[in-house]
Amino acid sequence: MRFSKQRELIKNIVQETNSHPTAYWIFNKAKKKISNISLGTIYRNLNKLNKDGIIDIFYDNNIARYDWNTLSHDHLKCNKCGKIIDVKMHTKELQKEVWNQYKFETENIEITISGTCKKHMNFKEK
Amino acid sequence: MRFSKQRELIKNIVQETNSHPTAYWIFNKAKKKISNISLGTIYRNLNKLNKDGIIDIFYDNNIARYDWNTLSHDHLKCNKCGKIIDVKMHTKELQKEVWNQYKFETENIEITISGTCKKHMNFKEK
DNA sequence: GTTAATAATAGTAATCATTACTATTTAAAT
DNA sequence: ATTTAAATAGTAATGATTACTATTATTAAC
Repeated sequence: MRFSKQRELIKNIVQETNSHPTAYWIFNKAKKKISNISLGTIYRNLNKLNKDGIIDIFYDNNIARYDWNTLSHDHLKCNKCGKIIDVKMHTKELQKEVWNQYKFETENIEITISGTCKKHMNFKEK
Repeated sequence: MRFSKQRELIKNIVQETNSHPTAYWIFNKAKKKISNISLGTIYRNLNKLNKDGIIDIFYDNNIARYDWNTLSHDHLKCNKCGKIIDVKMHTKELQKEVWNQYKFETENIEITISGTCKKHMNFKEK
């Protein structure tokens, strides 16, 4: 893969945030450095970086989010504030169970837990 | 909610398949009974049925799939054939763990496991 | 059973996320 | 420096979904 300053920038933007950004967020961030960068370039490079195992893609409902963390992990999503938090809830055990019960060969496991984060909980009692 | 034969048909189509259909699949199935039914009607009613807790929505990458099974469950998705199989891999324990570790109040848990189903595995040795 | 009110529909246009296309630019090998 | 092909910007196209609007159909009241 040939060097390009656009790809380098996009990689850095993804790697410097924990916010699980969308392509559009990355696009706006990138425009501050390369004002005429195009959205197609963002998508093309995000897909390329993903195929090379440099970043992760996952889907939050119907929209793609990008993640510097390429190790298998899980997500807590707060329905109040939309924040997505990285957690590690599953172990190798789960993969074994899936094999034993269903003879299914696991490639990827992702647990998505939606609910309310502690910041946005409504405490009924004082 | 007022009766409509379109909604009734859509509900029945979802409830009579295990294929986790997309809106478009349901649309084509529905056209066989009501030839001029419109795609907007499909979406409007799928969303309505979901809000009333009659059917489930989940996202397979960036596309919505509909499920008669409204009990919390998980999915195995074969990357070879695309088939999605309902499984139950998580227990109430996971919810407790999430609370204990992160003080996060769970509303919904979904585990998505992608890989290869036994039908489409390539056995290296005979 | 007729009437009135309004929810639901068909058909179409609009939106949003993403991909495809194309002429031009640019990295890098010779 | 020249050449070659990968990458880009800009734009058009696509696919999934939602919004809009005039018409139709369900249901409640008479």
